Amino acid sequence: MEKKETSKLTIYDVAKAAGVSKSTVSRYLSGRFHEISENTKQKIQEVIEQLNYKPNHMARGLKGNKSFLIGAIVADITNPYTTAILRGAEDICKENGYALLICNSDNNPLKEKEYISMLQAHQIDGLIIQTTGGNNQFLEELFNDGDTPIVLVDRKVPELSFDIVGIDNQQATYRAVSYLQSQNYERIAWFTEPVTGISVRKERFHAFQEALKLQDVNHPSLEDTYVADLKKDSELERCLEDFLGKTKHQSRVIFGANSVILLKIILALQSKGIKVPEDVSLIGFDNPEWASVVYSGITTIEQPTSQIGKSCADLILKRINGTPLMPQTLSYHANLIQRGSTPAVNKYFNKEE
Amino acid sequence: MEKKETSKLTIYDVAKAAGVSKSTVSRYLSGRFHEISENTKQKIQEVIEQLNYKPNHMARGLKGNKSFLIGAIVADITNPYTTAILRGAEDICKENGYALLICNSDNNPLKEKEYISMLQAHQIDGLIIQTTGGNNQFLEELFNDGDTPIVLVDRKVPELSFDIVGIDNQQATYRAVSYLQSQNYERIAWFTEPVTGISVRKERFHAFQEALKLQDVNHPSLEDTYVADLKKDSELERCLEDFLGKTKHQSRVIFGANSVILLKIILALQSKGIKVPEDVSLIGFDNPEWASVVYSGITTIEQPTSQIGKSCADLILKRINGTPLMPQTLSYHANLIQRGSTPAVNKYFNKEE
DNA sequence: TTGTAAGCGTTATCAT
DNA sequence: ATGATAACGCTTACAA
Repeated sequence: MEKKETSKLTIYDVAKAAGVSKSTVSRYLSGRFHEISENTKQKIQEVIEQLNYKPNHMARGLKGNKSFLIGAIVADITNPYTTAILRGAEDICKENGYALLICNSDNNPLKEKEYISMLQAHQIDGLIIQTTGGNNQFLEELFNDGDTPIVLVDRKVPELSFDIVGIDNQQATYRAVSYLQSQNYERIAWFTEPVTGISVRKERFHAFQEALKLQDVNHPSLEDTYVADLKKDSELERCLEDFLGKTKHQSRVIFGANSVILLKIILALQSKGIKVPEDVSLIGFDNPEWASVVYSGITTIEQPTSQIGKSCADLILKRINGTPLMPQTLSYHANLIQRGSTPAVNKYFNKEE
Repeated sequence: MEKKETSKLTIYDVAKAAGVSKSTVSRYLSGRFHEISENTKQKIQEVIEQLNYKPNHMARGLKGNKSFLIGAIVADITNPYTTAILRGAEDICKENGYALLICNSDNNPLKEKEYISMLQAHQIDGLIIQTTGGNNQFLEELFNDGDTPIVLVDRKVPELSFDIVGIDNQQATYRAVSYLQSQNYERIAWFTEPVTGISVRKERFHAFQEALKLQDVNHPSLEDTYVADLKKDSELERCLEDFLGKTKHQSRVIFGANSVILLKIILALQSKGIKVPEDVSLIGFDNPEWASVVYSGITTIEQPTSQIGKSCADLILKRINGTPLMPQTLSYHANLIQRGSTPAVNKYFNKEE
């Protein structure tokens, strides 16, 4: 009996309190002030303020077919690279009154699919997705049937005509390889997680191989590419042993295809007591916060993550607002940050045990 | 003319195609299978499958007063500690059909307030918040008027009776200090960001001071506490200089009150060429992924982040489902991970320049 | 077991 | 300048 009735405040309550009709309040809410008198405007404003009334997004959305929700499906929200992007996107969304529904696919196409469905049910107005590549069909459906703009971050899917925002992986990889060669390394090893259709990994992997081929006969062996599934226990260790074993007397550098594998490499090297850069040099993609602080700094390829996120949100919002725009790919240039992990080696270097 | 009409699929389309009424389809959707015949159930299932129909959450929510949305306001989505928690929460939410609306307050009460309003408008069914502490009034309103369950993560607000999930900061700090003393350090310096009402910082700060007082007369000076605003350029540097300057001949350790300041400390030490642990030892809260890899490893206090996130979500969901539950505080115990940055020092240590 | 109809909180169309 | 009223897609009494 005494329980305070917590019945939700509606536009009707405001109307009643202000002595006008729902329609008038609605006009106020939609900012169509020229359709109402200054007096009633004031009155409504007061009442809203006093009652602390907040329009119901669901009702609004139902009517107007708009949720003010933008979905974001990422592979791993725990990855600093990812969160930096989300941060950028979030800022822009907030400025424009949109909220971000963030989902974690875990690189699992099944989970990704479930999230696509869920977001669809939530009537998202747009989707930013770092896709596993395993749900192209569903994405197309969402895009066509649902009329929902989609932008792919980071990972491209050539078959789809969605907007794409990321970096130019080829350029970045070439740049890094050429830098390493200018430092006179004899052997460059590429360490990557399984490529399995993930475009970034593919692009970087191929770019690496191409970059080597472009060089003269002295170029490092193409066998210096290692695919390690980090979920399998000692796979990475075996790769490291193989590479380090067969290059004992050469100047050598390990190239980590992203910051996740880079960290694992470092852990493995440390547990083996292998020194960087004395025993082996190191370079990696992404520029995690710790890169400057491990060893004498690790040379990395930095992406403009925040800008990538902002651009994603910008694109989505433009499309939502109906700005006419050709489908487009936005590739930012990455930036090589030289640090202590890749010192120049003497051209006639010959390592003694 | 040729343009495919992308009119949204509704429950009515399904009903028509299945030759039944909306209500029957609705029954199917709500899983009330005992109220419909096996035949129609099959039929509806087929149609839904074939049409790829997804019920509209906004319409459902409008009627049922439920959004299946849970808000999460965090201070910094870029902080690994935070994302680990979100990850845990997200898993649980997903399992239960809820989506997470993640917002970044940037430790700014104003932004926080805006997000609270926004989430309120979105009719969230629950809120997980790492609060700045500056919007208690609005949180109470949301809780009372909106009938929305709230759980505070990480940061407590004693005035509010919301559920709280975090770690026992006092216990963790005591444990760490006593460990440092057992390693025979003469001076322990506390480095924190401005405390400004953020409970975690307050708790740890006080616990540190208390822990020292508990010790005998030999305890380190209470002046070894430094508050550095990381936004101000050289403030941290000055603190470091002060501490290192006045303890030149003593065994000493720096205690970073969280992983953000810990990283900044490391950067500053490196730029000054100060060695860890040779010149100064180091310990810090949180256990970022890089802690094991910097220097010979950094001693840290690890929190069960994923579990914290899961517990938040669990609590919120229970409250949403009306499970009767006393307001409660869940404090997990943190775990001290000893690494190379805090070696034991000889009791009669006397440092020579 | 199934259908009819009212209603959730808005916006938009049409009167006035 | 303002007010009725229908509609958005769904759920839920209530009827049949």
